[in-house]
Amino acid sequence: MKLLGILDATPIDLGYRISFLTNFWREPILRRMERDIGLIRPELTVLMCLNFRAGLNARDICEITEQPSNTVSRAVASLLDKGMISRRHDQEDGRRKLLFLEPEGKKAHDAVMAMFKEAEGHLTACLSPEECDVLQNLLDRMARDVPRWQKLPPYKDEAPHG
Amino acid sequence: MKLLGILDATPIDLGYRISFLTNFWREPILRRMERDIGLIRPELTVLMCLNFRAGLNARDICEITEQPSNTVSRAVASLLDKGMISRRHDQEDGRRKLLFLEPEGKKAHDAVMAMFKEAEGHLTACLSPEECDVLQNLLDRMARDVPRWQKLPPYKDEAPHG
DNA sequence: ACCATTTCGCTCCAGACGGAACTATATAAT
DNA sequence: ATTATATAGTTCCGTCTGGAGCGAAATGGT
Repeated sequence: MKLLGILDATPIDLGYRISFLTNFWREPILRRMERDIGLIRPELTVLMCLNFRAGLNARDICEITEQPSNTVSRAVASLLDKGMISRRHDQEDGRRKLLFLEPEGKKAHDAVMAMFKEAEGHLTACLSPEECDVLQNLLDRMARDVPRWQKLPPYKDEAPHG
Repeated sequence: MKLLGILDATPIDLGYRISFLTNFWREPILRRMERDIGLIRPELTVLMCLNFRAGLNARDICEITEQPSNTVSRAVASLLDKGMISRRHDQEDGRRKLLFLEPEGKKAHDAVMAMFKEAEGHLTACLSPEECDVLQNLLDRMARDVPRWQKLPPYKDEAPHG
């Protein structure tokens, strides 16, 4: 008996399936990443942000990823220790420390992304190319709609009047 | 700047969007559940399993959810302590302890499901009913295909020959 | 009957995580 | 100039989590 049986029973049709797929698609890769490459999730998050845009500071990464600052701080310290990123002070604001991806970090990032890419191939193998396009369009619209409802219940309580 | 910017840059189009939606749809609800109802994730998992089928034992729940046995064991102990589930020995196998949902547990389960249902409304608000149907069909096929690739790389290394 | 093996559930331990408090720097108000 | 406030980043502390290993109970072989 497997978790799949619950798919037919849940009243949360779409959300449950999306969570289910994340559980089985992403989480095992993250555990493997930790075991084989020695990176934990917040470290990967930092690498992905810096791969996307160089020269971010820790606060930027907190806002981008909505992670707490201590988690990002620990990840940055660990990546610096491993030589995967570098850091220099911002001349315009002495509090800020700008972060940059180093070759070793880029290499680790790309290795993890290759695992995810291979895994994504499995995930979509049961779909036709046209279905993949349809799915991506729908998911993309849903993703871009997230900020609209993040401040509504049940995520946040009713805003005070006025 | 938000995580959304990375959506355009990632080569993992579908997987990234699915993970992204899970992050912002499910995780805040789980944190709120912990804060308001006092349940943590493995406890909810156990409640969901027992709501799906009464009389499972801890090992069944491990296999259904693919969680480690210590995590399930702790969740069961905590739920027993809270009076949300009950337990009796299996007469046919003295090692097994069969688990049952109690009214208090059903109540907590339903309260959490109501939060998820409300949140799912936000998630799908940008889709037409027809698009929801299409999406559910695609996600359902992907979910049911998971067992096929769970034993392939990069999830498991190449099986030994023979 | 006896012993080896398997299975169920639990505990120990180390690591990861988030909330809150803290230090250091920058900005605003008077 | 001085003081209050805000922001960047770190550290402390308690909790959650998974891996490994444990004892108890069942099963299989001889």
